[in-house]
Amino acid sequence: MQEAEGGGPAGAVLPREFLAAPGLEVAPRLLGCVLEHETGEGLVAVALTEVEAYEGLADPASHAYRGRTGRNAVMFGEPGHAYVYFTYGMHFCVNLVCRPEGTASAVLLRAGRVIEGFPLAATRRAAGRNGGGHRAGGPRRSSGPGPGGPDGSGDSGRPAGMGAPGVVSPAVQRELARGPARLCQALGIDRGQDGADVCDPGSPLRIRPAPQAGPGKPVPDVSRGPRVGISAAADRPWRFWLTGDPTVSAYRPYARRASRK
DNA sequence: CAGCTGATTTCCT
DNA sequence: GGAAATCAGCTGG
Repeated sequence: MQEAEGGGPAGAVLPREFLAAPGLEVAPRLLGCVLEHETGEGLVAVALTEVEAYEGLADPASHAYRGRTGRNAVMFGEPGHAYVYFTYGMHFCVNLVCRPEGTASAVLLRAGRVIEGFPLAATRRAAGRNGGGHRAGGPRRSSGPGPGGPDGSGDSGRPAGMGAPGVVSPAVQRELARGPARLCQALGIDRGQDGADVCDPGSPLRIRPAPQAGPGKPVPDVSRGPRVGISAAADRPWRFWLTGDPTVSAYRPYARRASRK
């Protein structure tokens, strides 16, 4: 019963029951699903290729391990909402809240492949590098060639992959949402989307079923391994990705940073 | 090509 | 006061 749509309506979103399971079960099933964000600038859609499960109160690596705080409050609420957090003073990452409600189980969206809105996604990624705020001046090498040497060639100062409007090279397409902060940047996700209901078809931020999923369709090949960049519970293989997909981020084990003075 | 460091803010102890 | 679910650029091999 209910609405038995015959075809594949573009407006269909995942039912809330899809996320009404522990993050560990939901995570692999989210691979291939499409996260869309529609803003005044336009629409960008990303097919998920890499995710990680975080088991809230039962997981030392979760932001919710020590209980509810102002930042992680959304994770303790209803499944199907986005938990967006700000980290490292400049980056956003997005999770989808799962079940059981109150345990703060969630899935971190780590990477995806942009399937719609390439120019907008590329523009946002390029803007995040320079125009966002104060310029991040890297350490300069004192022995470099003098700065006053224009090459004189006609093709200087070209942003990578942006040779022509609306055209994005395959190499850049691969990098657009390869990593949790890059994915948020490409989609234009920030604090304003914290708590957004991704199971509401009318929400600007929503999650759609995998386009190729369905009865009789092949199940994607999924790999699993340890999560990236965490120090606690680093041995739990709770990261899932589409085997062989080029947009999956490189595995990077936790590396302690020298403390600053 | 691998490894390291700067940037910068929020949160927790 | 220090660590953090990161990224990009530079250095040295």
